[in-house]
Amino acid sequence: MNTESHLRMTRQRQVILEELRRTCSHPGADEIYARVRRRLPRISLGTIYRNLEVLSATGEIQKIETGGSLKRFDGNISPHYHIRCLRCHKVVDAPVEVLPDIERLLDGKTDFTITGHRIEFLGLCPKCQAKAEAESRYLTEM
Amino acid sequence: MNTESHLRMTRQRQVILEELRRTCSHPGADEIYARVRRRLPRISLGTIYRNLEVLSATGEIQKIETGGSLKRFDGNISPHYHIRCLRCHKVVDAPVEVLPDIERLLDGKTDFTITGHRIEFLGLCPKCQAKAEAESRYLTEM
DNA sequence: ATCCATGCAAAGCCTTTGCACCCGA
DNA sequence: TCGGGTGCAAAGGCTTTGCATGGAT
Repeated sequence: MNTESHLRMTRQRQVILEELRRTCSHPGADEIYARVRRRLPRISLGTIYRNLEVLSATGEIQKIETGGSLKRFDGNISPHYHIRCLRCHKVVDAPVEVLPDIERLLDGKTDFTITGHRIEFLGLCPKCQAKAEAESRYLTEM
Repeated sequence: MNTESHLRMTRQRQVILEELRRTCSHPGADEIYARVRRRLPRISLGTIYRNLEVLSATGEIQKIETGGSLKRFDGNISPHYHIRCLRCHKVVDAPVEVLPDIERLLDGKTDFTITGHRIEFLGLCPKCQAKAEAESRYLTEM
């Protein structure tokens, strides 16, 4: 994070990074904890949080500040958008090209210095969609 | 929220709604609490949270699930985007038209049922921009 | 040897919830 | 009246932090 950082690549940090790159499920700290613990049973949750912070500060992973209260992390640092299920809060990558020019829409219209943007599509994942339909059928029958 | 809801407009709910519509600062529950308390000193934080939930469920206000851990609320329910300061977490409305067609980019490309989207521009507000410049000057001088 | 990182546990922040009483429709 | 709403306080979920010890460079 600093100009001259003296970060160490500890085993814990290494494994967290590996596990994060090995999944595409955009896990929260708790899930990362569970995964990493299979390989490093003595690791602590605090270490998970501290490293997620460090790794996202150095740009090795991406912090997805999505809607829900849970912070999620992504081992894929290439710019991309997400789709979030409004019901189960699952997050998947959006199969859409990024829109680099979108930030120009703000040119001369704000006194903020714009450095980036995020797009999140909202909807229902297939499973939740099915559940929602079942429920509405149930309601109409009554 | 339900098909047949029997919601009451209590004084508390009324005042929360009014205060939310009177500001454009996208306040969190704590700030709303402070504002409302000036008019209803005996109101409880729990009531604030419960009503923010009810009001956003009925669509009378908007819950802004922005990056930070704090949930923010917006009395302006017309669709619009936001700009968030990465440093002080302030949120302002983005002076940009909404892009209704953007969701079509996903047509046939996902098995999610898309119902909406959010765009959040990220950057630095003028104040934080100034601070950041001062800091970088300080660092280069060394 | 240095000093960043870890494990553990306590504390913190924001939010939700149980319960008895209250009040709007 | 009566079922939703309120105040209060306790509990909850997730995250951060203090401290002594450990380990990467």
